[in-house]
Amino acid sequence: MAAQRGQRNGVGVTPPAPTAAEITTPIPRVAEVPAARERARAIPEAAVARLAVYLRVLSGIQEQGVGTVSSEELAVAAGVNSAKLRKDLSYIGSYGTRGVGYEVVVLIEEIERILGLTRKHSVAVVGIGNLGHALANYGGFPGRGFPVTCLFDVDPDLLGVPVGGLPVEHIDDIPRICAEREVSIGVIATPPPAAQIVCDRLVEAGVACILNFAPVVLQVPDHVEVRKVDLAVELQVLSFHVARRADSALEATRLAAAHQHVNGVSSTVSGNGVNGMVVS
Amino acid sequence: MAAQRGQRNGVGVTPPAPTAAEITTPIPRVAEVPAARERARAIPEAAVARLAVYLRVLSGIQEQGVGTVSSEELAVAAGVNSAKLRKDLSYIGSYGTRGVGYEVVVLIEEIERILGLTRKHSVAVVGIGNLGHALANYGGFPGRGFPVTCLFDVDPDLLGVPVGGLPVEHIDDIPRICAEREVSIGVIATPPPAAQIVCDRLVEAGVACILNFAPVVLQVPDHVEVRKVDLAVELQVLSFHVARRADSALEATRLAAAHQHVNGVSSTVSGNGVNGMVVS
DNA sequence: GCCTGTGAACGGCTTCACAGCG
DNA sequence: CGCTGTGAAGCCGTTCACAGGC
Repeated sequence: MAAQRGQRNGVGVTPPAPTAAEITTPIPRVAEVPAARERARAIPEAAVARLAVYLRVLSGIQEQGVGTVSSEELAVAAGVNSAKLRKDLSYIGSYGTRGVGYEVVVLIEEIERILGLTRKHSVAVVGIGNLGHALANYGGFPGRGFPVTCLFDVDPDLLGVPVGGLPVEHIDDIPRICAEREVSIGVIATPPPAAQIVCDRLVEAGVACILNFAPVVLQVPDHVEVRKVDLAVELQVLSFHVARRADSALEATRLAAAHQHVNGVSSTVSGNGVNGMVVS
Repeated sequence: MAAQRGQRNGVGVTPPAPTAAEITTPIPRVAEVPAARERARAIPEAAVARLAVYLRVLSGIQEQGVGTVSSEELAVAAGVNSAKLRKDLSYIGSYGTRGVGYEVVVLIEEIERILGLTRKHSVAVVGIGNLGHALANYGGFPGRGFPVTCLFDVDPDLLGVPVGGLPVEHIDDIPRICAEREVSIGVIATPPPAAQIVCDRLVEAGVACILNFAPVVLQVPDHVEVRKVDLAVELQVLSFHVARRADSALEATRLAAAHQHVNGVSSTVSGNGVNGMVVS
């Protein structure tokens, strides 16, 4: 999840007064901030993430030589329903043709524009361990547009060694090098203890967007955007579902026993015979 | 019930998976399903992910020898506000003491129980490229409880070669081996084209939870839970924020010019100075 | 007095359903 | 007639604020 700071996306120019949840002070509930001053630009974060997915799907479609898609087709390919997809697209404008669909090329262009993919975003990877290596070797990162321009670590054995074509530099040089190369996105792949320190240096260097792979909750100033990828959390959420599944399997058995019959639900061993449907 | 793939923002967005059966079938929109039959067990997915974070923070606190924490303390350390934290904890029961706080040990136990961390979850990693290597070498995965028990790939040069202590097996053996070793979580780290195929085999083997690193929207039956980690999407969302920031910077300039003055809001990028007292 | 636990208010994302246009 | 675009309704998670126990 991410975006720790609740703050809605609004990169509000002014530091949103309320801020500081401070310490549960009762606070007299200040008047009402009219807000909504936002220049219409209010795309929900969830929609932004999906736009990136649509973009990828569209690229695939384009490569197949298809020129037009309907919201339904695109939606299925992207794994969402068409209403949501249309709503998402409506946030960026009206580029479809009623009765026909969307021109693939046009959509791709517009989404890229909104996502800011027309500029290059220089990326710095910090922490060249297993994961860092993997990231550095992606070379150019997903679909280009995100060139990795510097690598950092502290391990003396790594310093100067080229990984994926780039030499590893010392994290003490983060401020200087990142500023020089105008890094706009910092990727943290260090061990937990180093993450906050590295983060601080990146921020110091003017990096305002951070992708954090370290299992740590980073503290950053308001203007910095952090997204995190937390393997442990992902696994634990899945674990939760496994447990849940086991529970409902029991319950299902109980129910089945109670109802006595139930049609042909074969209860093959491995089978999680369930086979849902159910829908609540 | 079918856990619905909520769409959690950040990382783990779970794709809706349109199941074959589905596909545009008009479906008569049956009356109203009373739903809510659920055995009270209705923890929002977002809360589950946060519980995993609390758990990690609690471990850290425990190691420091602290025995009790207040919701405020825990909340700050976890980067959320205390109200949300208390609400989250309330989903799993009432284990706090009014006027005092929570006993660290108790909370850890309860969260682990809810997340199903009391059992071991055998993990299979498919696709032993850069990322797969990194994953395999995590050895035991985050905080143990998630032992990696098999590795798969198709590359002849890799087959049989031990990575992180385990031999790489051919993906054709996924069904057999995964069933044998009772794999409950499959991790897909293959190139995009192979992802769906691999996914199908995992499902065939009875794996009901999948963590997908491939930039592809997987189609799975309803009973399978998929979480995805999509690097490209993460970067593009950050890119969006960079662009946004640039826009509002312009606007800010404009506004500043208009308003002529504006107090001390230093606009220096590096400026930070802050020192994040935690995310509001 | 302090902190937890929680009903209720709130806000934002999703879904619906239909008007509008090719 | 088909499909887009969108106001409105619905739903769900977050935030509030306070009752309740220590």
